Amino acid sequence: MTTAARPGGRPRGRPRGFDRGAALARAMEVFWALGYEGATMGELTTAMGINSPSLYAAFGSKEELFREAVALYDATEGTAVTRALSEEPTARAAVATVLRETARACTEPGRPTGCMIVVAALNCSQANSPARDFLSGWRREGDEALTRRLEQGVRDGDVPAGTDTAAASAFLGAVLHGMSIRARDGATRAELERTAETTLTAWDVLYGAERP
Amino acid sequence: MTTAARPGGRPRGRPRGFDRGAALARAMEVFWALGYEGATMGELTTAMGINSPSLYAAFGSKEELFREAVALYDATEGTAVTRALSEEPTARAAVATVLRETARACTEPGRPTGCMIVVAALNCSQANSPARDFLSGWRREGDEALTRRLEQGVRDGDVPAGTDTAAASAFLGAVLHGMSIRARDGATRAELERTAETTLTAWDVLYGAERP
DNA sequence: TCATTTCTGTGTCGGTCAGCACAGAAATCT
DNA sequence: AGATTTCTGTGCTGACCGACACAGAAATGA
Repeated sequence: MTTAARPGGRPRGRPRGFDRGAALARAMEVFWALGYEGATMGELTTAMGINSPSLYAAFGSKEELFREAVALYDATEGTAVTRALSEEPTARAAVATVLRETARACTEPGRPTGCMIVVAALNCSQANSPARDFLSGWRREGDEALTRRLEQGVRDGDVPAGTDTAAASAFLGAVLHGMSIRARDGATRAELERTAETTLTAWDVLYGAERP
Repeated sequence: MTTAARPGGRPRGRPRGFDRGAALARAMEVFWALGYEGATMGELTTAMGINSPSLYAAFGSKEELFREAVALYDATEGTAVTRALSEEPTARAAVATVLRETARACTEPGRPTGCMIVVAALNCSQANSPARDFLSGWRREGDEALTRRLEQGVRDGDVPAGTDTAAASAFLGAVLHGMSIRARDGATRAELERTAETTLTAWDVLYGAERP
């Protein structure tokens, strides 16, 4: 983001010869498929259709590009999950949508398997630990958002009072994170959907099915 | 393993100046902590207390060393889980031990967090995909061992007839895999133990608590 | 004793990594 | 038009990667 679009006129010098957003989307897919370390600059520039200096001019560095790619992932692939937490009327409905949507998103045909925020930088050298910690932070924020939604359910009365929301969120988080690994290992969508439904059944008996 | 110990005598040439098993144990810890790609030859040789040519003479290559390290991990850190599947009297007891032992092993003080078989080679470049596929195979074998134990439970009558053992195993596997990621993210032993107990409670209501 | 075998330490190999220097190209501003 | 600004393509750089050549050291066998 070196040049800001000025109101009422194009930027000064030679215009960029590629679509920054489209290139970022390609970079996201490469990082998603290969991980932060596994994606080389050569693979990124090839997929993005640009040369290395253009990438550095537009995005700063490999790590900054990765951070933007993760944000784009959250804003596109992660919308259904994010919206479920804010829009579903009950905690149970939110959990159901999150589980089912995760099963779907982790096994979308023609796309990399597993959630990018889980699988893109789990193990890496110390030199790249910032990228790993960055994704770890996103996972923790997801946990906290889920916990907040469960606490809201307690306040709303659709989750039993006295429920250990942190423990419930940790349990659900473990299932959700595990689904990504299993998707990477080749689990089918049907298997992940069964796991989602199993977890939902467990939810009903652990934290009370909602009574319509 | 270039020289075989001959019966009734030492091997011919200059004896190895280091303990092969001890060096392998150090290598296992490095791979466990940093992952296959994240661990460099320099970090490995430093931890093992040997120079690069000695490593290659004794283990063949980085990848062969990794395979031996994973086997050692399974034979040491994984024994409690493996034994639970063969020795516990009921499927429920086996599942309980596997869950609790995983929570413990993933948060052992002074050791890398998470299960090595889950976290050591999830995302890597195509060049190192053999290592990733190798670990994926170990995970699938773990799944199958768990599924067989549940099927045994059905035959023994301590798991309800008609139980979808594959689905139950996939659900448990997702929890177990997810626990490793959460351990890597800094989850405490107490949190993982709570997740294990939550999962066990779910097991009881999903597949029937055993009646003593 | 001395040839043979095997391991160790130094040094280095080709390959690849992320990142950038530099000059030319393409736009706007005066 | 000419100056200025910004982007693009070629090609390179130092660092690091896994792996190994080579000679010397340390053991055994004859």
